Amino acid sequence: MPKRYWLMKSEPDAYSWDDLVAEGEGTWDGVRNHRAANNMRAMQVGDEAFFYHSNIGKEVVGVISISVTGITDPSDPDGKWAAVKVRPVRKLARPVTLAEIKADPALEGIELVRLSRLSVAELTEPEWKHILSLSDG
DNA sequence: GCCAACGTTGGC
DNA sequence: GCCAACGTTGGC
Repeated sequence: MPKRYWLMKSEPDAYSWDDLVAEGEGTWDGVRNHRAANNMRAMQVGDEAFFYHSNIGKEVVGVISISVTGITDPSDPDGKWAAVKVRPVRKLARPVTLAEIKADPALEGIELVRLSRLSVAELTEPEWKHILSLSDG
């Protein structure tokens, strides 16, 4: 299974990049959308994801890697929803804003924009590399 | 099984 | 603060 690429949203008020770095490893729980949950179920250990700050910032701030897959959401009393654990890899040299992503023809059709309410989205490899290039120059 | 009402998310 | 998109709920 080749590596896949994801984008995971969090409101920094609730859980920010700095919170994850402080923890070292974080459980990505509280997802209550089937499409987002299915994306988490499809994740493999070692897949990489962008950490995106929604609402405040509206920008991709860092790269994380999936460290544990296939766990049930500890915040779900019924134990039906999926969760994963993630670790920070590196902060981006420069955050990439939603406005930049929307304005870039190379990122037309990206799930982040097309399905704006999806909290766990998949990126194609070209989309992933393009966003990295926007940050790193 | 349809659809209106309502709640939530997230951008503006 | 508003609104669009989308999911869920409940009446019929």
